[in-house]
Amino acid sequence: MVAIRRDYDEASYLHAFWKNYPPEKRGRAPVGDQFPWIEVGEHALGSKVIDFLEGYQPRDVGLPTGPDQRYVVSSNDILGITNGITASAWLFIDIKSVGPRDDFSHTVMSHNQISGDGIWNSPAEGISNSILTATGKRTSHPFHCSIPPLYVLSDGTVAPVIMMAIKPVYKMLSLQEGIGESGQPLSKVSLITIPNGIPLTVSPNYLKQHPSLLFPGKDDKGKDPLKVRARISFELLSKIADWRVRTTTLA
Amino acid sequence: MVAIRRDYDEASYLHAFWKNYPPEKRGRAPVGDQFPWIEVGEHALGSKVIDFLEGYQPRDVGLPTGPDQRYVVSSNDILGITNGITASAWLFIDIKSVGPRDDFSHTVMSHNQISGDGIWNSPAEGISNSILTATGKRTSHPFHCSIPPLYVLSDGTVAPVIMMAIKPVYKMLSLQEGIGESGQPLSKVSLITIPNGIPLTVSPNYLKQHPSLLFPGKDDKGKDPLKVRARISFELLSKIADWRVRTTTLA
DNA sequence: ATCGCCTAATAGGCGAT
DNA sequence: ATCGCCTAATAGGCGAT
Repeated sequence: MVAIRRDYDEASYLHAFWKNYPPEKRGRAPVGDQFPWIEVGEHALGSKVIDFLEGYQPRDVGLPTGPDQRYVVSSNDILGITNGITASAWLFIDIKSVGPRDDFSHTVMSHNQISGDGIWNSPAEGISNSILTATGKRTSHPFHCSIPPLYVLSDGTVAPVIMMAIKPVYKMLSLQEGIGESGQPLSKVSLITIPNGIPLTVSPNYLKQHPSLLFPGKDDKGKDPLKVRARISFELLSKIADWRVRTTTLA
Repeated sequence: MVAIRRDYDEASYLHAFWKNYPPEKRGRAPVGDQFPWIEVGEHALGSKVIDFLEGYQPRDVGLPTGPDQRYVVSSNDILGITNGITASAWLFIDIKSVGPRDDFSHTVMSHNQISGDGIWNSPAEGISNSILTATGKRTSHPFHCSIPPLYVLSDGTVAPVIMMAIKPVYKMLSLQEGIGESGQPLSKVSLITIPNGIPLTVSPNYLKQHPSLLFPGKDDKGKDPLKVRARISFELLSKIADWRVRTTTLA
């Protein structure tokens, strides 16, 4: 965590090196006091994921779609946890940065970032997933999650998908030279573990128990319904199991 | 290279797992026989970059803009190469995938992927770069490279920028079940080393020696001139030094 | 051969109601 | 409090000339 924070906060320190070419303000009505900080989180946190996978033989196997980070991991631990079914898993991890004005207890997931039930009627058809519903208080919409619950690799490795999100939240401070916090330093990080498609939608079917676990996302209404994102509720994830939402707030 | 190829080609093998949710055809007039393969290269090759940096203490320091992969590396080797000036460098690396119909001896670089001369008149102004020209045979355009030639980190580390591109080229074969190549397997990989902003534009000023080292990019004419990309010529890079373009063709 | 037309996918800030 | 309006940045396939 020390190294993460150091590398994250360095981006603000380096302001003089990018201030004349900053990422442009975007979205509906930017206030103008914020810098898009997506890459800072993806790099300072994202590239450290692999450090935690020592001993798990991480392999970044090719796939044309999916989240930021993905590693096939293998270990005897996994063989134990799965009661001998498989020694591997495919860790799917996305970094989801937000600032203080967008720090709600949810995050937005694309259809390529959630696994489903994985229906496979015939080899020729390939795998598809049942369509889910993002259930809101005022409205609802279909959610076409596109990731299978597990993959079988060419070498026979059976890799169930484990979907995680890492959510750094940054502060917005004034930029000042010299010592101490300034710019957009790291404030806290949440580690979110989202149920795999089978527990999510088949058994125990968490989505049935908690229909608004997925709720309407951030896309505009004109977006292709097949690609519409959904928000996932941290409160409901915690209710399913408290370890699914872990937050570290920095001193 | 064996591991890279294996992880790259696995994407085609896994076709049944993504065929119902493929990345959509895009661009001007897609023929329809190709799958966008960007992520395959970024993962199967990109995540292996760090494996080559063992012993160089790679640090993925935060920055709001820049290329795919970036690592501050440190080693006594570097201290030797730079005649004792610094023991560090900031490796900037982009993966630039193309298929057989777009396999030309150049690649397209954004303004956030080329370093410049780094003018710094006063601390308050920050660093900026002289505007370059992408010189074509029929036309030319300004290129506002945005990366400084070097960074000075908060701990005093002086890190000159080393800009590289890794260019995987895939084949387009029919998708067939079972053994052997199918889908979009890796065909060759080029490793491109682009001069840092100082040699590029100050001394020896390669761009002056070879004005069309940078030539017009792929953006439409309406694009903000500050953000317009440029192509970089592999022929001219080779002329500067043959080690700047290294290609491995797979058997 | 040159160069730029053209669009998918990602992302999250922040307003409208 | 809910939800969706809104836009930057990346990327490279492939046509037009």
